[in-house]
Amino acid sequence: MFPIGRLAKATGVKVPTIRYYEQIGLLPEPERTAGNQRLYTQGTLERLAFIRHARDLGFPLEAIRELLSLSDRPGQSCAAADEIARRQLAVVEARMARLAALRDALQRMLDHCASGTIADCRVIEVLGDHGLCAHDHGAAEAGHPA
Amino acid sequence: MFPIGRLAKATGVKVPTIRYYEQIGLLPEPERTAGNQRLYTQGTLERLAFIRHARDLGFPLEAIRELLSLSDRPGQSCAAADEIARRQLAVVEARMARLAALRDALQRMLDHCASGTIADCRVIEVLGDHGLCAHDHGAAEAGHPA
DNA sequence: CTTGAAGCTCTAGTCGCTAGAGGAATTAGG
DNA sequence: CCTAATTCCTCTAGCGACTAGAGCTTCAAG
Repeated sequence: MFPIGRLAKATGVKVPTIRYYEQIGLLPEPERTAGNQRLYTQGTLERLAFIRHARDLGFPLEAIRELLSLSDRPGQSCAAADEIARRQLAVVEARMARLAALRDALQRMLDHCASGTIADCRVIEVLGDHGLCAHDHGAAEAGHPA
Repeated sequence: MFPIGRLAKATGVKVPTIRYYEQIGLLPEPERTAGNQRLYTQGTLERLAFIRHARDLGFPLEAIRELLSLSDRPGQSCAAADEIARRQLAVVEARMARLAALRDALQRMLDHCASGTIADCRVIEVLGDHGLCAHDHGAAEAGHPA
């Protein structure tokens, strides 16, 4: 039985994130000390490590919720878990393809940059002119910092 | 002079998004009709097309804001714009490397899936066991739907 | 002149956290 | 046993980049 800080250190998940996971029901409400502080067990540590690994692999929390509920019923078929992982793989591959296109477009912009004034700047030019870009009208692969 | 719907159709940017861009100062406040409806010019259309292209290339709005302010001063050096694009390229490449690692980990999980019961499921197993994963402790490349 | 599409403002929700305020509890050292 | 430092608590608000919906007004076509 250890407090939240030790759990955080052991799993590499930050303290507020652990509380957030509890709030959204990914982690069970733990026991408390007389002074209302959370006390965790080894079981919860393992559950959180599972979540952490899955997050590292890019699974959204909803998929992790599903995987956890599967792993709580160990006698059943593996097919559902397999399917979730397969879907995640597809997501990752799609995102990679999209990024490869972006990288190439950026590289082309930079390759041809005259390093002169803004008026001749390929970067600005490509972004401003409809005809010069690769013109992929899928969803933007943007946002979301490291 | 045309209304917001036509601007949306012409650029492929949704109507609420256009209003949002105005709200955060990426687009200027347009003229209005007597009945308070927005009226846009060709200039704004081009500005919005620029934003759209840059978003498609994954530039965050703050970088776009900077690029726009650069392109408003066409006599200056291209170096700053070049630098922004270079940074974006680095971001994209880092993200790709991260995704490649995820893809490989997912692929390995699936390759070895016994297709049996949950108890033997490689997917669950890998996520639960610290020792089995590739153990890259960078930030998660997660979230963010298409 | 009526109807239906398109416009308006405003608020709240999405995802997965992160940051901060303002306080209470625990723990290590003296 | 007491103090000081650290950790913990709850709560609210914010990030980026939108998206959705309520409830209303204005415009264009027939």
